[in-house]
Amino acid sequence: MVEQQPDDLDLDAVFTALGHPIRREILEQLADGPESVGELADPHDVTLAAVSKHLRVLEDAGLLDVEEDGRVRRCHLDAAPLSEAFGWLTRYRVLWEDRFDALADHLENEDQ
Amino acid sequence: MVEQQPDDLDLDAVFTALGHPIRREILEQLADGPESVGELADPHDVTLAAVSKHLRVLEDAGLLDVEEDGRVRRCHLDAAPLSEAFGWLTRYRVLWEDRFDALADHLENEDQ
DNA sequence: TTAATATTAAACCTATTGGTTAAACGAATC
DNA sequence: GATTCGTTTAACCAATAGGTTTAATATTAA
Repeated sequence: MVEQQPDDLDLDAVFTALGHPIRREILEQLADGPESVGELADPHDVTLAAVSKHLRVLEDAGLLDVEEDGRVRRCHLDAAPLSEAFGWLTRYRVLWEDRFDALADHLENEDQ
Repeated sequence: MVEQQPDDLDLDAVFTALGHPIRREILEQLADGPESVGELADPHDVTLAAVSKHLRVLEDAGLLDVEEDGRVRRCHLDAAPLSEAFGWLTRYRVLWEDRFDALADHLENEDQ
């Protein structure tokens, strides 16, 4: 029987959040430090409203902390939920390392 | 500027595939060895047709190899695309593992 | 040859996603 | 007090997702 994990909902939200390129790019932006909504939206070729929606998705996944600062909403990355996703993937790591040793090594070394 | 990765499409497909609990459960089933579509569908509380659609999503993400065996389609897990997802997450690992290390890492890479 | 089996495809439905534009709203500035 | 600024909300739209039921297909068994 297939087992249901207790934090399945988190994983749904986190993996789904990671499934859109703009949201991954936003996380990359935030890895360099907090940014306002406007700063986050700037490099993307969609409206501010669209980015605002993406931020909501990231917030619901627990990946985003928002610090209210007057009329500015300053967004901080909360990487903790990523560790759950990482943990899930880790259980499969041996499966691709066995068969694709070279690739796995490559990915590891690439990460300086 | 936010950079577009060359395998972004793969990452979209892989993370999106992982975003549904039934699809993650199917991958867990396959981690124990190949199974037919019917065997995969059995423990899930949706129709066979629904599972068939989930399998298509996994196949499109490159996570599934199908071996035709008469009228049976035997599904094998191909974990390789998971390593890409793992690789993406790995770049954020320091952010949840150790905030001081994260800061140091950031400062180091800032110069180049 | 007929019937059962394994699976997909088609048609359909509802809800969600990802985008838009325009309006709203609170905070800051003039 | 009026206006600008940063951001969200509302209303809308087309496309996709995730499910169903029923029909179709191909293979195996009777």
